Amino acid sequence: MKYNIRKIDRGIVIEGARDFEPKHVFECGQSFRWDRENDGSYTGIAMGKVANVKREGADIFIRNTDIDEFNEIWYGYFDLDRDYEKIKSELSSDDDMLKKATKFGDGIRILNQDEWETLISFIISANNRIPMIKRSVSRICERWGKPLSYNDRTYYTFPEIEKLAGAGIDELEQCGVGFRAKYIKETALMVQNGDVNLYELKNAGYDKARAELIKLAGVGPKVADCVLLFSMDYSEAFPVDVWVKRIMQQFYLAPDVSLAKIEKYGQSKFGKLAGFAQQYLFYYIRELKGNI
DNA sequence: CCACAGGACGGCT
DNA sequence: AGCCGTCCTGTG
Repeated sequence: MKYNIRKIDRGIVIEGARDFEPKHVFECGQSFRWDRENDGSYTGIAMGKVANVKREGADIFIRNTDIDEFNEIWYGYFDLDRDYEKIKSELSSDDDMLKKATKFGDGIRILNQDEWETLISFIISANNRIPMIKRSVSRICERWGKPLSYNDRTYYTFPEIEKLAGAGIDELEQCGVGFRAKYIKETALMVQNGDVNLYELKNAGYDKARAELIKLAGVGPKVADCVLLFSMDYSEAFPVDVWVKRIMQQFYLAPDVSLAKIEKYGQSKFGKLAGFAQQYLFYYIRELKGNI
């Protein structure tokens, strides 16, 4: 997709950016590292950088970057090459639930995040709630990440594989991850040892990549699908959590259908758009707390 | 004090 | 293969 990018003081503007609503991008449960500021902008740490993102009318302001860095990092991270108008219209034709969900979540984009950070973040997400996940990830970064400063505040990058592979279970527990501490340590060791070649899975194909991820400690079907969708560009992934389970059982299938069958159904119904469908549905039902 | 939220795992059938 | 109790850290 073609955009007009304008340089400003210590930042850039994407002029006339469509389908980019920061609130929906950062609060739809795909990333745990972006926080809302008083002015409605979001400051976050990703790909070893700090940035601040704000929408003003049809323009997206990204501060603490420049045009070269935008082209190198943020263009891909924010999935700016993808046509979300087309996705929404394909999903909405002949589907009333997705008509409502895509309208509600208008401006959601699926981020292209780092594989390692996404893997550990979603191991922490198992049987956990978003504020707790954010708190735990933040503590892990403060303890083992590298400091970066922006606007007189210190931010911390997500730690290297070796840092968590060398961490103590007790140190991880102090970050509030509970029973997941041993999974994080074990998975970090497995990735460090090359038992799973994490950074090769993007090109391995969905089935193979998913099977490899599930070998890791604390990674089951749902966590694997989140990693595949949010960091490896597998848009055919259809992660089924409790919210998606509810909406699929209630509106598409039957109340007693298993998680595995819901996933298969989502993938066959939506194909390469399954991940996008899942994200619109998840955000819609969760924001409405199930009152749909 | 108790009920509840939220996926992976391991033991059971 | 499918079911279910347990794991932890909170909030209401």
